[in-house]
Amino acid sequence: MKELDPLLHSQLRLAVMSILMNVDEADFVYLKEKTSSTAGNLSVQLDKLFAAGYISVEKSFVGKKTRTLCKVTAKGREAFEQYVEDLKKLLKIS
Amino acid sequence: MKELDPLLHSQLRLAVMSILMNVDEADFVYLKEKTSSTAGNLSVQLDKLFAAGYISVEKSFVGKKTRTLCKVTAKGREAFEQYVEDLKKLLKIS
DNA sequence: TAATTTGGTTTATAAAATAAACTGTATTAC
DNA sequence: GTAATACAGTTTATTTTATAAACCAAATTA
Repeated sequence: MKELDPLLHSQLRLAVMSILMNVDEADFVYLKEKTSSTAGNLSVQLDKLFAAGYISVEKSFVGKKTRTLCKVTAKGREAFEQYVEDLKKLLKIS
Repeated sequence: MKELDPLLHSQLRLAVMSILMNVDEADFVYLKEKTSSTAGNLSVQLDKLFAAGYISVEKSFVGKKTRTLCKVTAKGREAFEQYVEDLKKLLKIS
């Protein structure tokens, strides 16, 4: 049986990736609202996605406020698509 | 964002449920082989699925050997289908 | 009859997810 | 002007989960 990518098989990380797959760029605040997660949890999970090379994270200032912008990378996109494939197979949705 | 049923959002439990959805009855040994899990892990996860009322577990003797037969219950079937729906929405598979 | 296999369960450990507490800057209220 | 609140996060601690390791009883094989 095919292993599901453990990095993606997490509620919050999967939700984040799903958003980024469709939106192509989103900031911390937006992701937090959309996923209704806590800031702490989101911060940790974004770090993990970043460490895996699945997303890019860019911190900038908008006026005087910090802004954390996330984008899915090519590697992340590929991993997500593979995950969906694996899941379909597992669930026999195909 | 819809919460994914945490009882099903686990690699091994999901695999077990997926098998039971298609096979309708399977014993411990079969599930162990199909999922390539360890006996300990499988035992624990089957307990959880049973405790949730998602599967029925029947222990019997075949000759002199014990046999643990699992079936998905109506509740389990429903939960699984709901989970797949939720996942599709989350992944925007449609 | 001693060692191994089968079919598991129980307990211990490792890894995750989540929450709580904290930081620094900015804004608002008095 | 300064005390209090809010914003945008990060870090650390706690809880929950998953997994692995150790164990058990009965049966089989050497």
